[in-house]
Amino acid sequence: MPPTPVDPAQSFPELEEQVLERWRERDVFQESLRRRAGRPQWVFYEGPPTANGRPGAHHVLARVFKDIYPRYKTMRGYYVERKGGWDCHGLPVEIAVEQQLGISSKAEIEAYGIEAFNQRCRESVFTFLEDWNRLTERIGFWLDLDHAYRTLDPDYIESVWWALRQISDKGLLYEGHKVVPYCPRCGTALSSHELALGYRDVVDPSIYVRFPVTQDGGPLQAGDELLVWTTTPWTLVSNAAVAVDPELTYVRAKAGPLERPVVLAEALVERVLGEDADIVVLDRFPGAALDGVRYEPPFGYLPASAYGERGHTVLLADFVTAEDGTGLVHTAIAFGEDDFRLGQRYHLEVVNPVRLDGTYDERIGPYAGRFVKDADRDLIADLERRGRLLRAEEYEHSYPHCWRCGTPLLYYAKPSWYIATSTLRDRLLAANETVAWHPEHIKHGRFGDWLLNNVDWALSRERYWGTPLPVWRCEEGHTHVVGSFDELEELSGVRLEDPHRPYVDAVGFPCPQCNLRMERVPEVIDVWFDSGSMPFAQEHAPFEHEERFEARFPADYICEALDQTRGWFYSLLAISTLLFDQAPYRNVVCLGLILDGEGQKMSKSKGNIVVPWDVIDRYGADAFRWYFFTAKQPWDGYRFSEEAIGEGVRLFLRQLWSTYHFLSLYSADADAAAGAGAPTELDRWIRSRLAATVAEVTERLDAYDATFAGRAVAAFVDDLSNWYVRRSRARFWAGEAAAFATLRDCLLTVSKLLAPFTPFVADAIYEGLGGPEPSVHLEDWPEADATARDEALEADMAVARETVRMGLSARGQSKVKVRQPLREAVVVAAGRERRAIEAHADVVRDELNVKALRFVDRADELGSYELKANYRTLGPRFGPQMPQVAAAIAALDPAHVAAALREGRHVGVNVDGHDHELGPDDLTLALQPLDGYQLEREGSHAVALDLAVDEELRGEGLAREVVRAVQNARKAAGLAVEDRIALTLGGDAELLAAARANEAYVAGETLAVAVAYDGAQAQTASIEGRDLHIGVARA
RNA sequence: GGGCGAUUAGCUCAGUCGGUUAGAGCGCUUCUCUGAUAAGGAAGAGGUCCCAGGUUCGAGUCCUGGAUCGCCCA
Repeated sequence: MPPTPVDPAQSFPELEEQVLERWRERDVFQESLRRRAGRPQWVFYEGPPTANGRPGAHHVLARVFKDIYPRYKTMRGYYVERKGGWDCHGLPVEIAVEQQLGISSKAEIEAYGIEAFNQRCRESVFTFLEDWNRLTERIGFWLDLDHAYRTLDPDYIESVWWALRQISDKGLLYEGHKVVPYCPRCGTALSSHELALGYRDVVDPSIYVRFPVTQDGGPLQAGDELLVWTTTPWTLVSNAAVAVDPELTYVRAKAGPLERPVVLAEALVERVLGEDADIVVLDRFPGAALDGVRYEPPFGYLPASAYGERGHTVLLADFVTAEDGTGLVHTAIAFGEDDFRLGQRYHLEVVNPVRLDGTYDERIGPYAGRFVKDADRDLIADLERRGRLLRAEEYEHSYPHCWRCGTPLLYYAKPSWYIATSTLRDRLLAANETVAWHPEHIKHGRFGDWLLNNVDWALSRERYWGTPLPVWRCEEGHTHVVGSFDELEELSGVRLEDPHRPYVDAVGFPCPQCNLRMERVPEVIDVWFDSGSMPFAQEHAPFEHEERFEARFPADYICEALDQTRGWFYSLLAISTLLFDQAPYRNVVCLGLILDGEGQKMSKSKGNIVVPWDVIDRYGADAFRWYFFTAKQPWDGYRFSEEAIGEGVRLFLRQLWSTYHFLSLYSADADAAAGAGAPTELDRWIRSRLAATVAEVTERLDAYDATFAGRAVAAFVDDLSNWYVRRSRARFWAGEAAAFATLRDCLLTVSKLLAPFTPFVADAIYEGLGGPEPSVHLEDWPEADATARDEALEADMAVARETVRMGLSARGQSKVKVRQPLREAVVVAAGRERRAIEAHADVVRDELNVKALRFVDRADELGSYELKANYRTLGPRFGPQMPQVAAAIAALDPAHVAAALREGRHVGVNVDGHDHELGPDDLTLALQPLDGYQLEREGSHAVALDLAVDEELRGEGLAREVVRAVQNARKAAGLAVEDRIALTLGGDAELLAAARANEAYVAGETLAVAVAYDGAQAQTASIEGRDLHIGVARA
């Protein structure tokens, strides 16, 4: 071992910088790949982030989990490529550029020029690339950033086109007219998974409007009023009809303050009209009776004829409920999915008086040009003025907003391109069955549920910066989907250098069917289709590297935050199922959210964002990583706390480092004294614990459970530090080779176990211990040494430690400090327990500072037994008879039973006239201490202390006080631990007498080569109120 | 309104197949140990296991309903 001095107060952030430097010098990441070349692959897919924002704490979380399993699998012998990736397209990028340019509409973008705009998008995508790269390296995420795939590259886009062509060839790409969530600010429709990203709680108006009936008919008379509820007053201007449930019971009723009879669902009368409104029900009838009733619309801007025959009439529908509202539902064909379907059924015309920018068009008179959501208040006032309003309230509900710009979405009937994923629902579900989700409940819960309710993928976006939709169309309406750049060149004679808009827009060709010129449709595609195509697009498959793609599909492992259920997890699965009919990943780890210390969501506006660099600079990347890995199961989310990170450093990393420092402190002596000493029980014990730990960590990591794997390492390090080293110190002072070898082996193995978790400190320790490879990350994962495992020994040690714990507790109760030796400890234990304690008697004696252990089998002299039933064994046997059994056991004589069990006999009890035999496992014997003894018990096992202190013991106790005082003096004098001294003592006569009587002990403990008693005055310590003068001089 | 998850000590979290006295760490108080450690050990204080029913000889654990929080959907 090289005698590298280990700084016990090492700064971890500084250490990590040194390790990073060494990794660079030795090219460790690449070397770790080279060494596994040709081995079986274990495939990781990087879900591409967008580098146009700074990385935050949640990115660190994702990145360290993306790192740990690839590192582990590499050590297990797999070849684990880690190709980086960047998501480059989409609205977020466009919005950032719009902000730079100070513009905010599509018209302004087009005025600015699509070419120039897209050029700026291209530049903006990688604004924070350096930040991302720096952070990625600094937190030890090994990722190939030099060969990262980028969704804006022509090769990538060509693969995406290929995928769309495949989907089109299967007849699954279509243009449809549907009501879609639409962002009027961004001017584009959103897919359902984008929709999922933007729900917010908002307060909207909730109004009850009166629609006067215009003709007598059925149960109603002209002048009766239909009561209609809506939370979107802005859609009332294009009210087309009113929907009712044909089965539901409605009433025509008169309520106190209202002049006219009103119509609404019977179940909602009191809720709508008020409980004390003096209601008189004039008539009851099913909703079907209202079919065809004509009414006067709330606003007259659009005539009934605009909608066709059934305009402004009551229609029968299947989506009306009596849960809220009035049971009569306002229907505006263009602004709701249910409305749209109903309109189709009754052949109503789609009338949409709202422009694409979300303002009313000229048909809506005074409101023309106003943003619809802003008109709510005035429309309500207008209704009120005209006596059409029954009541206006506010209503809090969650409503979808644009996930990037925050504008409330409008539901809008629009033409859009779709992929018919819903026809593949069974295949999606089947693919999902093959995936191991972590946590497991995602599979049939959140994600499975989502697949079950799958709707067609709204693919097109009426935007600029994205993969162009490769669909060309002629005037006859024929369409052609282009699947490669070669094909486009063949058709058009144009070879595109950059396939983005606007260049691609200029390319046309004759229609293969009718020879008319085909032009590309204007849309680009959903960015989620880009990232979901990465399994093949990152390789430019199938145009190139097809065999590489096939060898790397599907992925063994992906990891992203939970919100990707509707994002990347879905788009990957959907595209893979569409193209290859199989899942693109085998194991998924879903990460939860990071909240701040108060449980609040982190947001820029609250100013509670955690800046990763602050944590790294203060505690280090390993500390950050360790926190994420071990604080809790990652999918449960985190309440981020700097204190918790600090605690991890103090209690784990520092403890580990200190153990390593301890080894280095004495290793120089070890070389000199090599060969001395055979392995002890303690050596065998810690090696057994090590083997158990290796097995457990391996098992947990195989199960993608980093949390319990890490905690198992921590438990081992605690045993190593607080029991093995603590109990073995004297052997290290003596330079016993077996002790050094054991500790070194343990730390070396720990460094390997920790390599995936805390790659920096693991490598520093490995290097410091003289590990054979240039880095721990080039090592093989340790094998659990089955021959080292000795479970009996581990159990025995646990009993011995328990005995120590009880003895110390008895000490604490008796107020006799441990420094004062006592004559004996009486240990009550029999059988296995007794043998275990006897085997480790020296340890127990030493820890308790007693001269001897005396064993007694029976506790009669120390206390009486208490006998209890063991429900765990007896419960299943006796079931409902348990109360009687427990009573019968309570009636037994405990001393008798104790004696019988000691002799291995069974005990008989009679329950309900039947005799039963009870064995030792069925009964628990506990000791009940008698007065006057200091006794601690645990089950049948107890420790009592003989508290008598005679002259000799008293002298030894004082000698030990003297030693402690001298040690303090040594430290104060700045001596090194191995320095020999000349010791001079003076002061209180009794202290000096005690020291003299135990001089060999005092000298040995303090490394004094000579002891003099001539009253030196160098330092003075106080022991039990007496002065001790101490002089230490290096000998 | 529906789905999924969570709720255990002041804080952060364990708690296996249902077993009768629910644990750990941190923090606090007192004591103690110390040739590595900002460490270790002992004691004390600190609990309505979210609530209410139910199943069972027995429920933190299983079932039903509800509350609160988070996420997702409508």
